[in-house]
Amino acid sequence: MTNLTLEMIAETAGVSRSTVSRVVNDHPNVRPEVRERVQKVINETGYQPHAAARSLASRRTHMLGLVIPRSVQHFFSDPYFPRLTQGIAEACNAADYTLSLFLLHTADDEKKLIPRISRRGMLDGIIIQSTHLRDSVIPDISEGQVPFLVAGRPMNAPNASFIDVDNVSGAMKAVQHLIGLGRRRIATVAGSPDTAAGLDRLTGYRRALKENGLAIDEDLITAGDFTEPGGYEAAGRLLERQPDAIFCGSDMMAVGVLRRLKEAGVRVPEEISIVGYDDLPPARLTDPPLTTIRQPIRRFGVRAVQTLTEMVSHPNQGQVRVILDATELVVRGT
Amino acid sequence: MTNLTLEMIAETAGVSRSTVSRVVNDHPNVRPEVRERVQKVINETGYQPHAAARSLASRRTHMLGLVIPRSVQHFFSDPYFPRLTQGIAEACNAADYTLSLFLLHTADDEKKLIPRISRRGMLDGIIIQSTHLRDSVIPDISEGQVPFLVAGRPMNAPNASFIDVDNVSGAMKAVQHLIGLGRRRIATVAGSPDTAAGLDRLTGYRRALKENGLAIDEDLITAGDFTEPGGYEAAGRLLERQPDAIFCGSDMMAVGVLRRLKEAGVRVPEEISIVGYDDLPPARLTDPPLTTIRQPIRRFGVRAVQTLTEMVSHPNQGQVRVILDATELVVRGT
DNA sequence: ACAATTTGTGAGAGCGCTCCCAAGATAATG
DNA sequence: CATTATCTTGGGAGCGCTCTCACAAATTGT
Repeated sequence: MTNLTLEMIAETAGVSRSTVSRVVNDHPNVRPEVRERVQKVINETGYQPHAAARSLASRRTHMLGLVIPRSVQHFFSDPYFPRLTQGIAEACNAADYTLSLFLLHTADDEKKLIPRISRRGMLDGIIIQSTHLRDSVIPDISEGQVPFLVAGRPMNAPNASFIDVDNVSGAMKAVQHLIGLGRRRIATVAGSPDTAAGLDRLTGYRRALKENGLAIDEDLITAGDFTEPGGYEAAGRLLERQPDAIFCGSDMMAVGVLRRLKEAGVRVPEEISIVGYDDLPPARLTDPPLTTIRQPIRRFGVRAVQTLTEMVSHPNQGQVRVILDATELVVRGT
Repeated sequence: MTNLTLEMIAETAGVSRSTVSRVVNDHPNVRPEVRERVQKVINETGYQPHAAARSLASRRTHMLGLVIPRSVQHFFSDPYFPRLTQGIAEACNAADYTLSLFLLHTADDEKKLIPRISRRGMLDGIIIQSTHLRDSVIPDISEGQVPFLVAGRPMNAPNASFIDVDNVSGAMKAVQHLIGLGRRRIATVAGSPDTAAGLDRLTGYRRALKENGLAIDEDLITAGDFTEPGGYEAAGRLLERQPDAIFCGSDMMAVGVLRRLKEAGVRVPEEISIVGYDDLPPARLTDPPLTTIRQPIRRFGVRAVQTLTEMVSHPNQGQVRVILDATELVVRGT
């Protein structure tokens, strides 16, 4: 009962292994009545093709890997990653791929896992979350022969295929909103300067000021590390420079900024306007609720999977770059 | 260059396929000098065994699946699941297993994915997040022949192996703390009554009251659904009954309760004390920071993987039950 | 009507590995 | 030194599937 094979189905259906295989894989060249007869046997027995055998013969595993490098320390404290994971998982389901998750916590993990990740016959393709400049996960994985796509512009692998959202234009929307509010001393708590997202959002901040004829005051630019405590500290530094608005490179940092401002007795948005970035669940729960830039994280995940599966079926296309411009200002209370 | 096989390594090392296999798998019976010679060829060529071929021959994939049923709607809005995922991923890394993630969003997903999940030759074992009473994912998966372990006591599969934390004793700790504070009208916002966690924590609440000689007032018992808005609403219902303390079945609900109390102008903890459950990151960010019950989610994940791999290597052990009693009261500001 | 296609089916040859077994080499024993 | 036990190595037989190819059957064309 337990170990059904193609051959056994073939025998009880009175056809050959090949024909059963055709039925299972929806190959057109099977006589309808034969197909039906075989299908019946399959249903009755509950036959399921053996995944490993199939992979070995077809050289396809129908599995995708999602790699979150260790340098993304704030993995699950920042809701961004779960959200991304969700989008990617959803897209995998839809595309009939199985998703494997690789959370690289420690340096040991990386040493141990990277060879396993790029092992042949395990993954059809890999999505790697982009990371710090000095992180070597992306270069390491690119040594393997499995096609991969970086989520977020990679800092240290300029030739790698990647997909990203347009962080520059998103940041510009945020700053333009603040300018439209009449703010003139607009500060920013930028993300880590060694990440593409941090850098690009800062670029957007600068560009928006410039395009609106405002001077850029380097004293109003400070960096957090995308975390809540990072935002809290940055706000402390910024307070004495008396900005009338702060653009934060992530919602988590904005939450920290709000906490610091509340402690200092600064009223938001009366004295200082705040705009975050990401539109994650915590943004709704702040007091007042956070005005922010929404990223289409889910769609991002879906697009990533589409792009990668495309690369899998048509290799050697050279570098693929996809940039989504789909950010959106969400005006709430700050 | 690209498609190295055991055979090719064997040839260039001047040994047989079998010997190379022994070297790769650390089989003891290989002469040291031969082992070294083979290892050298392996290193130079960057040979990696082909995962699918190995799985087919050995009948082991070294892959575990984590299934989050659709009825866990609040998947990534509740940080609990990411945390659990992280713990499990970590444990998988340590145990040399690859983790596959199955997020079942829709009924379609379930229909499509469950056969794939329980397909032979793909997963060595499965961890399923426990869910609602009426959910059929666990029974469905148990039809397959892949060993599985339910994370959280399963409501509708009494014979399934599972691992759980002791929610009853955890809830008792919370309520005892409130009693120790001198509170007497202790209300509870219970979790969904069709989940084991919700039920068990409510049981703990009742038992703690009883053991301390306090009457149970059914009017002080209300249910949320583990979400922030659920807590917000429940608090509204509770307000008129004038409790002096509220035990919440999850941190997310406690966050909602706090929001509602703040709106009503009720001072916490002066007028009403609050205790949450889970000790997730948001618990620290509330104002005042939330007193809560910490669950060893990470350790829970680790234990789950250990238990499952044990089941994989020793099948037919009958039902396995593991209950961790490792909850801990974390006193903060509420 | 018969040749030229098109379609349906089966057999064979792997995919790259593990695992068992047999045989030769070596070591331990009386 | 013969004899038995142990190590080391290679070869064979699959694991359960896909895929190409050859051939039979059905369809089409002239």
